[in-house]
Amino acid sequence: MKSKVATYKKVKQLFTSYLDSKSLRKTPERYAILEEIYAWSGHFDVEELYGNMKDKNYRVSRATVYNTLDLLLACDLVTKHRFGKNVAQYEKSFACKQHDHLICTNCHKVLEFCDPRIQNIQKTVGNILNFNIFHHSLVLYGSCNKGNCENRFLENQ
Amino acid sequence: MKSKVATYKKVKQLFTSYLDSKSLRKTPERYAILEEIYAWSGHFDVEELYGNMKDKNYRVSRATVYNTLDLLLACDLVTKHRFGKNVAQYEKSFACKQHDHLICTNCHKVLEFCDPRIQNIQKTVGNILNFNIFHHSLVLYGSCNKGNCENRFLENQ
DNA sequence: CTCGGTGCAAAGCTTTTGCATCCGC
DNA sequence: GCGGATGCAAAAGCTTTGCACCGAG
Repeated sequence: MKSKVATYKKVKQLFTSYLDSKSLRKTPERYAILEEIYAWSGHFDVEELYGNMKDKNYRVSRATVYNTLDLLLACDLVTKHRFGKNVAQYEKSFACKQHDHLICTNCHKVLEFCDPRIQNIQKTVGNILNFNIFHHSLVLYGSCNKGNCENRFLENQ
Repeated sequence: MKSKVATYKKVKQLFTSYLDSKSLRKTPERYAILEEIYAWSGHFDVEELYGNMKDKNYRVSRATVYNTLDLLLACDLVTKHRFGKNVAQYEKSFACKQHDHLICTNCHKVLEFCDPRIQNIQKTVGNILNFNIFHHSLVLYGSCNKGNCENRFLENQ
């Protein structure tokens, strides 16, 4: 298994290539945000990321966070989710197994799962409707059994 | 095929049962909003619905629209989507074939499709993770081929 | 040196809330 | 008549924008 450091190094390279290819500047803020995101496990929203960097006395603005997230989305190093709530949730996406989400509508717990059959659906639908499909988002909604669901779990476990 | 009038009659009954079961009041505003939604084809957002009712000189407030949409979501007469954008999109869901969405990331066209295999995935994942799964949302992202994609299509066709 | 990027604060938009009024039950 | 529901407007949240300054190329 890759170490966190090795992963970050690779991710940084990918980001650099992307910035080069678009003639965008390689600013320290952009790399700091990337590093912060890859040190994070699970989902986060902009406010969490921003707050976390502020706590470390890193001088960034929300505007830059949003700007950088857009860049990272464009080069597929980050994924954006709009689950039920009004805040967008983000997640690093390099070296993470492609997965989908299962949400408990009672306690809002978020679980992840993989099912290779989704790829087949993607392929079929793309062929029939004449689309090149790049990615997908599947969210299942239900309730977890066995009662402990009454308790509030961390949302982004 | 069911007529629009027959469908609305049935939907109204369902809504009435729901309101009764929860001891909620059967106000004219609630039925007016329900009727407006079932007269709509395709997706809509709150502003469109609200604007449409205002145009007809129907006296409703945004607050009531949001409140009623929550009720309709709770009794599964309406579905809510959070595609890419920051506005929530809604859609009537009774007497509509269960379907999922395919979005062109270039022109933002939204297509609908059905694939029964999703039910199998839902069942498997529910079993493995011990969840009762009620519903799902699958969105595929890609680009439509053959160029006409350059043009802007209506988003909620 | 240039001009893209940043920080900050203000503005924009969607959604929620507080409160007086209204009306379904 | 009581208490839930409504309309209105103000507030709250998330995200975007304007502008002066900074610093990567």
